[in-house]
Amino acid sequence: MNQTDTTDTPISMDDLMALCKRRGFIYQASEIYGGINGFWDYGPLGAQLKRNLADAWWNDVIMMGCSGRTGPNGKPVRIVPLDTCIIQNPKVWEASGHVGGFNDPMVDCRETKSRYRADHLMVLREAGASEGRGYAFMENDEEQLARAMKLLGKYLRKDIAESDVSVTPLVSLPKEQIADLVGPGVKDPGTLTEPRAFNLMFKTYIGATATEDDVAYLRPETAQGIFINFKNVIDTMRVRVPFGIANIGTSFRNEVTPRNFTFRSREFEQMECEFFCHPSESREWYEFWRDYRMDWWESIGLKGDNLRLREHDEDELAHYAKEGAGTADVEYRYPFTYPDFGELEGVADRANFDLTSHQTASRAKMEFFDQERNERYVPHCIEPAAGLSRGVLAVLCEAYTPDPNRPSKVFMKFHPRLAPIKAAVFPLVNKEGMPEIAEKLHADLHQRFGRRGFVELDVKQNIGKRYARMDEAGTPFCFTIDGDTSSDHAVTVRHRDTLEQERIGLDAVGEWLEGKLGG
RNA sequence: GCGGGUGUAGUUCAGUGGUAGAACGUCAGCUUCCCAAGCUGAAUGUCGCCGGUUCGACUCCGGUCACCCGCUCCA
Repeated sequence: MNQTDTTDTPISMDDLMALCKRRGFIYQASEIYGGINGFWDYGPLGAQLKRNLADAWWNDVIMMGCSGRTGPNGKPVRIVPLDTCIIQNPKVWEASGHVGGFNDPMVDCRETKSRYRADHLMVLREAGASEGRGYAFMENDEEQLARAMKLLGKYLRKDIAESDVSVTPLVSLPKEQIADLVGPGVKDPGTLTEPRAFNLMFKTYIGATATEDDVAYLRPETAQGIFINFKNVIDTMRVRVPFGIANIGTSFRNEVTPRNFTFRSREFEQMECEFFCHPSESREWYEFWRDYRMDWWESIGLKGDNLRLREHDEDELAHYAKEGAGTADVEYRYPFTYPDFGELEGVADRANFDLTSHQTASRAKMEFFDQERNERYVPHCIEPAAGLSRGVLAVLCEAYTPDPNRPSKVFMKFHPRLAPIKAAVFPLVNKEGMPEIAEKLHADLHQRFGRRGFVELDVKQNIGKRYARMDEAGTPFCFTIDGDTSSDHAVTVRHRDTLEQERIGLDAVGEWLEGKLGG
């Protein structure tokens, strides 16, 4: 059992955020101007950490085809990369359903301060009544319905049965009737606002004139860029179904309430893949991706009780997920969701919803002619959509390990592959030839590993302080040159997680580190 | 968007109607042969921002921004 498994209280987000600031992982965006809600900047170590995570995904998923796994068809998995624009023709978002879906009208209650999705509110009235007093309740909420029945009976001064009432959607009522409604949990009418749209897509204007004709949207997901290029990729890359197209990119959502550090930001990065397959094979590919993605997150360090795979219930399937098809979330138990879990990645069987929508809207053929089957069809699609920003956050949360027995009181237990600082080189004392050996070793290691992360050289202050700094930065290994090095040509390796030390040859350090870093 | 809370050096926090401190960290020097030790010295804040009251505000009032908690939302 490792330390994570025995954790029964979450770490403090305040402490984690303080460390992120202190050590240069994440800063509040526009901090010197008072900040800006929902945006975060990555500092030097955070930027490298994020890049390492993105590289791990890019290399494993795309270049190595699911880490070299064999697909359910017994063959290697083929994935090609793509990089598409943040701004696309607005018709893309109409076809994808985002313009509609992102404009959900909401109703606020002035009394209870609650907010409801207008299309989820139902109105209970006396049968046959088309106006006057009504009682609003959330659909499928038995408790609210029972209360509404009781209040309506009281208002009408009679016992009522189900046959005495009618239920109509709130959105079907004329606006002026909203004032006659009694909201959930309220006694008197008039507390509900008219339905108002909250657009979650950032709007902008193309060209300098900025009229409504020039409206465009910042993408709320990278997936649509893949779907609209499906035909291009098919026509130019000699790919055959089954295959996947994947990309990493920034997306924007004008969240009502950005919260929980970087978890719900207005600007964030995604790592998405759309994997196309024959409709008859979608189930097995779904299961393949679901399991692979879970394993992948474990492989980069999110092990133990804080990570889980959760299949969705039927009633929470998204609009694009086909009946009975799979949708699963890889979830992480963030400190702010504890003891619950929050989304890290969604794996969904989207059937042919997206390609068909774009085919209908654009009239471009989204079909694939399958030589082997001698069949023409619109492929089904399995979508593993991961949050890069959320991945970084989960990695930070998982790495944060309090340890009262060490000087820093806390260390960041990054997987060596993700650690922004790969190694540090210290002369035990800053004299007697040690600094010179340290400089040489540092130069060698930097030459060899500098593309993967920082290699630090630190000669100042006592060795304890230097180790402590590296603990907070999450450096997995420190190499220390001491008085014996010049004669025995060996250095001491200090392991971050165990504090253990071992002696290895000066010339063997590069190979040794290569074997530890992974990736 | 609503309600509550918070906002002082990099971090964690004191503080008083008369223009600011501690600890730790950071930096420099000495010391130091393995875990923030010791000694000496240094830098750092228009006390979130704007406005008002006042002879004078970090301290009172208003607004605003940001963060935290709850509600809502998260396709």
